[in-house]
Amino acid sequence: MEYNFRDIEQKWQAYWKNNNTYKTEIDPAKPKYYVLDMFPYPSGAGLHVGHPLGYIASDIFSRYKRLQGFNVLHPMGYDAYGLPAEQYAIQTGQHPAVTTKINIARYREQLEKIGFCYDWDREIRTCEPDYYHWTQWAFVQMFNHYFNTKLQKAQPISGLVKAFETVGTEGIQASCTEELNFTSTEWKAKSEKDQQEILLNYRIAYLADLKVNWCPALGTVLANDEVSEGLSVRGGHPVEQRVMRQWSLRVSAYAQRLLDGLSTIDWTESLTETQKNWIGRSEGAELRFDIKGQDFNFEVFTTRADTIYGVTFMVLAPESELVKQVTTPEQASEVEAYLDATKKRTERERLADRRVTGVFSGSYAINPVSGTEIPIWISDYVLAGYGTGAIMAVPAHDNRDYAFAKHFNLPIIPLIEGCDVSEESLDAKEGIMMNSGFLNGLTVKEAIAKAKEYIAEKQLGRVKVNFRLRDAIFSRQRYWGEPFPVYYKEGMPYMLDESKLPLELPEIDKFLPTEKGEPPLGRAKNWETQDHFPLELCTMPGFAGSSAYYLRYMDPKNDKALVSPEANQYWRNVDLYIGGTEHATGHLVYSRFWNKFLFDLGIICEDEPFKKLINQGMIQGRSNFVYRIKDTNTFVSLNLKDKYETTQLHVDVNIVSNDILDTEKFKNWLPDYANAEFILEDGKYICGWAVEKMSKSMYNVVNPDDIVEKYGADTLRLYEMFLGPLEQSKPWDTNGIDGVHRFLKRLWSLFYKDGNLLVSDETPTADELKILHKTIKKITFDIENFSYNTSVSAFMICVNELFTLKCSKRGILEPLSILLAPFAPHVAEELFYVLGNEGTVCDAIFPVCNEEYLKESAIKYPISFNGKVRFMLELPADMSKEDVEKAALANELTIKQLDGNSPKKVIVVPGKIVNIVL
RNA sequence: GCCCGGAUGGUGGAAUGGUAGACACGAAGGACUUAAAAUCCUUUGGCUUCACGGCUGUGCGGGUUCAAGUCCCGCUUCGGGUACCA
Repeated sequence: MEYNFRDIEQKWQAYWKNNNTYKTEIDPAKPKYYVLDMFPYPSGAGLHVGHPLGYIASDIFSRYKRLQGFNVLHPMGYDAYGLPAEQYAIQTGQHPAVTTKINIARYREQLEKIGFCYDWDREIRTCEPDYYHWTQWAFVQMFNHYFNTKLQKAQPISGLVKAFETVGTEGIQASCTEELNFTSTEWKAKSEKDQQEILLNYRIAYLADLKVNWCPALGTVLANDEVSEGLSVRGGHPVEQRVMRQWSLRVSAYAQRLLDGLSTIDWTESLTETQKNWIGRSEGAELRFDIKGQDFNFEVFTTRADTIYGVTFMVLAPESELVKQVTTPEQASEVEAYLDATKKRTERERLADRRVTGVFSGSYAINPVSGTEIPIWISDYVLAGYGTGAIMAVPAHDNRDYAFAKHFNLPIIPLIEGCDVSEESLDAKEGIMMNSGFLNGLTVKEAIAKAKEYIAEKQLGRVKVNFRLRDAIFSRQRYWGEPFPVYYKEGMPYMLDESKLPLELPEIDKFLPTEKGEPPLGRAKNWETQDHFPLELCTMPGFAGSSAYYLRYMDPKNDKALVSPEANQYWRNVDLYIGGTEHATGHLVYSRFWNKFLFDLGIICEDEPFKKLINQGMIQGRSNFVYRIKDTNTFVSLNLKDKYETTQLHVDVNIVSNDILDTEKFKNWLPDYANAEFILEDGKYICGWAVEKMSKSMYNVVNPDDIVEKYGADTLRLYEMFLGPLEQSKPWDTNGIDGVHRFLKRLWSLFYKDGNLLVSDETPTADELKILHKTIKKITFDIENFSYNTSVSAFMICVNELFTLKCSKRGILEPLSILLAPFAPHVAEELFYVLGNEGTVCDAIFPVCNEEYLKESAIKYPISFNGKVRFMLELPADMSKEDVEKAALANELTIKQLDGNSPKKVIVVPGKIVNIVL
C-alpha cells in the first residue's frame, strides 16, 4: 500500500470535523494554555505559502500542549474591516461585505486543507455586529474615563466632574491634552457645552483639533504607525499635515505602564527594543525662559540641562501658539511669509529636503541661569507635538542647532574642554565642562545631575519625563469600519446608550465622500438618533477591531459582555502569540493599551495580553528567470547566456522545478511564448533565480493549495518548518520539498510493504529503544525552544535509523506516531489508527524520554593534540577521568604523535574529549 | 545618524566553548527496469596523496583559552526597525 496522502488527509479532516475533535470548553480540572495567531486580513489574493508559516508553528505547539494534558485554546478569525475591500468597492461597486465574505470563505477553505487544530466554533469576524458591539462598547468606556496620573490608572470621568465642582483643577492629577486652570465657581458658571468641551481635554477617548496625517489619495487621516517616511503604509500615497477635529485615544497616558510592562513579558529583545524606542521615554528638565520686555514666559524641554551656558538662541515650532506673542511688529511680515511657506510644504517635502530654514521673531529671551539675552527664532526643525514645541539651542553640542547656527551665523559657545566645534558639533555626552559657571570642571554626567538639581532648587523649572509616544488618532473618513457610537448635540459629542449597541453600519449608495466632502457615511439615510441628533460620520481605524480580539475568543458568543468573568479568569491571557514584526508599533501597542484600560476597569484579570511572543520570519519570494536572446523568441539556458545578448525575464515559478523550466508549460504560459525556442544545456533549460518580495508581478507567488495537492498537507507543514529557523526570514524555495516527502514515504514503509502491514509485537531491542528515546528527548527539547527545523531533522534521522534496522515494532512505532502528531497530524492519525488505536491521536499522551535507554556502555573519545583531533579511542563510559587520561596516553597512536616528547598538559572532559598539549 | 539581527559547502541550513558542515536539496556513480518514474546503495567543503594520511577551512584583522563558528576588541558587509523627539 502506497502512502496515499490524499485519502488519508481527507479521511482525518472529515473525522476531526464530525467528532468535534478541536472543540474547546472550559475545564477547571485541566491547566489551560492559550495559543494565538495574529488573525489575517482576508485579502482577495488568498493565502500564499508565507501565511501558514506562523500558523503551522503555533499549531504544532497547540497540539504538543494538548498531548501533554493541557486544555488548549487555539482559535482563528478574521480582521475583516480594512481599506483594500473598500478600494475594491469604489472601483467595482461590489459591497465590501460581499467581497469580504467571499475572501473569508476562500481563506477558510485554504486553512482547513492544512489541517490546523482550530476550534472553528470560536471564529470571529471584526466586521460582524455581534463582534464590533464590543469594540463600540470599549470606546464608550474610554469616553467615560480619564487617566489618573497619580494612581496610574483609568478612573470614571464622573470623579473628575465631582472634583471640578468642589475644588476646580486644584490638585487634579489627570492626563490631558493641555493644562487647564479654573476654580469650582468658574466651572459651575460654565455652560453645559463648555463643560463638555473641557471634559474632552481629559477623556481617554476624546475629540480634539489635532495636527493629523491626512492622505488625500485615500481620503482619510492615518495614525503615526500607518505612515512611513511621509507615505501611507498601505498604498504608498503622500501624506500631508492638517489640523482636523478628530477622535483620539489617550494612549500616551499609558506610556510609562506600557514601558514598564515590557519587562514582565517574554518577547524577543528586538521587539521590546522597538517598542521601547517607539514609546521613547526621555528624562530631562523643563526650563522657564522669560522674554525681554514682556510679562510672559515659556518653557522648553531639554535632556541636556548641563548645556544651559551654551544656549545662543531659542527656536519655536512654526505651529507654536507662542509665535504670535513673540513676533515683533518689525518682523511680522517676514514671520508671516515664513509660516505660509512652511504650511505649504508637505511632510514628505520636509523630510526629503532638509534645508535649514527659519526666521527671527524680533524678541529676546533671558537665560534663567546666566541672565544673557538670546534671540528667539522660528523654524520647522522644531516639532510642535513634542515637548513644549520650543527648544533652547546649543549649537556647540547639538548637530541640528549647529547647522542652524552656521546657516544664520549665530554664535557657537563650546562647553567641553578641548573640543573642536569649528566643523561640527560634539553631541556625545562626555568630557569636562567649561564656560559653564557653577558646572565647570564636572563631567557631563555630573553636570546634568547638578544642573537639574539647580533648576529645581531655584525654581527655574522642573525635572520632567517626556515620551515620544503620541495619542492614537482614531477617526477614519471611510466606510468599511466600525461606526462610532456617537451623536452630536450642539456640536458636542455624546455616547449612545449601551442598550443601543451595536450601532450597525448603514447601507450607502456609493462608497465615496459626499459632494460636501463629508465621509461616506454622510450618504446614509436617517443616520441619526431617534431624537434626530446626527450620528458621527467617521468610522474607526483598522486597529480598533484587532485590539481586543484575543479576549473575545475566550467567550465569542456572549451577547451580554465582551467576555464573561468566568471565561476570562479561566483563559486569562495569551500564553503564546505568534505573528509578524510588522505589528510592533501598531497592533502590539494598541492591544496592550486596550488591555490595560480594560484591566483598570476590572473587566479582565491580566495587565498584559500576550505573555510570550514569537515573530516568525517573512517568507520571501524566490523568482526564476529565463533569458531571451535580443530581438528573437529564443531562450537560452542560464549557463550559456553569456554567449549572447539577452534580456532577463521573470518566469512563473510554478512551471519551474528545481530551477529546470518545463518548456512545454512555458509555451502555454503566455501567448507571446507559444512559438518559443530554446537553447538547452544537457537537454535541460536551467533558470536563473533571485530572492525578491513575493508578489504577483514577479511571478513568484506560490499557493499552498498547489503544494497540498501535489505533496499533501503534512509535507507542506513539515517542509515549511524544515526551511530554517522560525524567526528567520527566508525565501520560499520548493527545491527541498522532495526530501521531506520522501521522509514520510519512508516512514510509511516501516508500516507497509507491498500492501501488507508489517507491524509486529516483538519486544524492541536496546538499540531501537535508544533511537526512539533519543528522538523523544530531542523533539521535546526542540518544541519547547521552537526549533522546528531541527525537529524535522531528528525525525528523519530516527526514521533512517529504524529503516536501516528494518524495525517495524509497535513498541517503537506507536510512540513515534504520537511524537509526530503535532507536526504531521494526518499521517500520524492514520498510523496511530492502523496500530489498532481507537479515537484520535490528539487524545494520546506525549511520550516521555527514559534516560535509562540512552545510557552508553562505551564512548568514542576524540583524542586531540593542541586542539586538533587526530584519532578516536573507544573507552568504557564509566571510566574515571584519571583512567581515561592513562588510556589515552598509553595508546600507540598517542605515542606516535608525542614522538618521544612528554605532554605539557592533558585535559580530559569526561564523556566528551581528550586534549593533549604538546 | 541611532537601535536591533545576520554573514558557515553549489543551495537551505546544523553545531550547551569540546570531532565544523548534522539533516535535506542538488550533483556524480551504481542497482532494479525494455524505458521512465518510484525505490535502494555509494561518493560529495577545498587543496594534496596510488593509498594511509596530511594541509587548509565558518566575512576580515587582532585577542582570551588546553580548545573559538561560538567569548572579547576593532572593522567590512547585508537585512530589519526608527528618525529633525531637543
